[in-house]
Amino acid sequence: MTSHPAEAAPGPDSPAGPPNPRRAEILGAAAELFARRGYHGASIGDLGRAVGLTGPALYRHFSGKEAVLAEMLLDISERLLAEGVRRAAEPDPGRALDALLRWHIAFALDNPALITVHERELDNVPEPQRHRIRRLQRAYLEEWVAVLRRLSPGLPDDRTRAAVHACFGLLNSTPRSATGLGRDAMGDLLHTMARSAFDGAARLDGAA
Amino acid sequence: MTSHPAEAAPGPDSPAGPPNPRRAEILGAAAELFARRGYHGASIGDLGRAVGLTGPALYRHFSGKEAVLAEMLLDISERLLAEGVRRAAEPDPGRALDALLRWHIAFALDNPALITVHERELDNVPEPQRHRIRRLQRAYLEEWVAVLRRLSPGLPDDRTRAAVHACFGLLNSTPRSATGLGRDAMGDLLHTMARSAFDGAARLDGAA
DNA sequence: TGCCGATGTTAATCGTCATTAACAACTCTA
DNA sequence: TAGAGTTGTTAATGACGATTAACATCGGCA
Repeated sequence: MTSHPAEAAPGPDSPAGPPNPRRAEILGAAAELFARRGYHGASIGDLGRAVGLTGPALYRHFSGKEAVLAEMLLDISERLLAEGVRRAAEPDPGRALDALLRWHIAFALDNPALITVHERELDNVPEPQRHRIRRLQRAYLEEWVAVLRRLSPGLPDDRTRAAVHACFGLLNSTPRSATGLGRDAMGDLLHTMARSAFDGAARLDGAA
Repeated sequence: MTSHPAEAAPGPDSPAGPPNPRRAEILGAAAELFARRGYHGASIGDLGRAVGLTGPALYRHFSGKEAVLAEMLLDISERLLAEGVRRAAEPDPGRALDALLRWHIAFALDNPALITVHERELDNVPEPQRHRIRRLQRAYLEEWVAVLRRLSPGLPDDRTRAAVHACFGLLNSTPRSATGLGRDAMGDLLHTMARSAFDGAARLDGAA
């Protein structure tokens, strides 16, 4: 230790400062690799190679492999929640639900890798940040639950929550169905199916 | 080599002979671990420990880690397809679809770990068997597509296929929604949502 | 022009992992 | 009861992987 200011900070992980293009490039490549091969299935060397670098170069931009995943999931969760809050604010619950559906579907269609990682890899994020991400994910889900509560007041909360989980499963299936359906056709299909699924769930409640 | 019969066959992988309880036990534990931590996230030592053994003991029952996964996926795919074929044979397409839904939902609720691994880990199976498993998975999906074709003849095939994928996403979300909903309530909810989603997709076709 | 921070590279380091070797205990049976 | 097959165990073995060290390059800039 040669009496430096504070911590040497080999790889700044804070998303402050100007938007470093290298960081974004690495995050994008990492998303693809983590989605395709899983967090443990993609090595630091793989990540570096994917952006034309060697493995260790990555440590100039991130403090480690876990930090890459953490920042990725944090960013996704924040984006989903921020826009989710906006859409859920629509007064009419039916329109709010459609707005949420459009948002989530657009995100999933445009970022299949991100959605996949977001859905699968939370457990590999180290503990300080895992809770933060989990909160954001939960908050996003609660936006949906709140809208559905307004739309179908009779439905008990635990069922509503389960229905939202199931809906996410439906919408997030996009990355795994590489059909020849165009983006818009797929989006419409998912929207209709999800909306119908919710309507069906609400009807079930009344029937029971 | 000490002039043995043929191949030493350290770990017989063929599912012939009497049903070895140890093999089944290992497969069960491996399913849990692969589902929770991913194929690469679970080590041979973990698998052994989960059944009260050391890592290398596993090689008395399987030729390697990949063989465990391969047998697991093969077994799941065969079970899903066999019963799927049976249910899809029902003459009335509406009843056939409900029968398929009941089957898949029961399987997913009873074997959340298996469904998760089946959905995620095919890429880690070595090539001789991967194709076989992929064929079984495809055949299972085609059973659903065939039933839906009978039920909604107007729907174009690519849309039907995409709808089935989406439905699987919905049904397979079960392992990730650990709500307090009882097994039956959850099953009913998933059934209703999935059925409504299909009905909505069929309606969408006519509207366009 | 000569130092500095930023960004990379290659060569350790150190742990983990899958797999194999060598060796023990148990069962069955000839 | 000795030998063979079955199942386990504890030491190698050999890769690979994450991280760090030591060393270059290069663009400002005082």
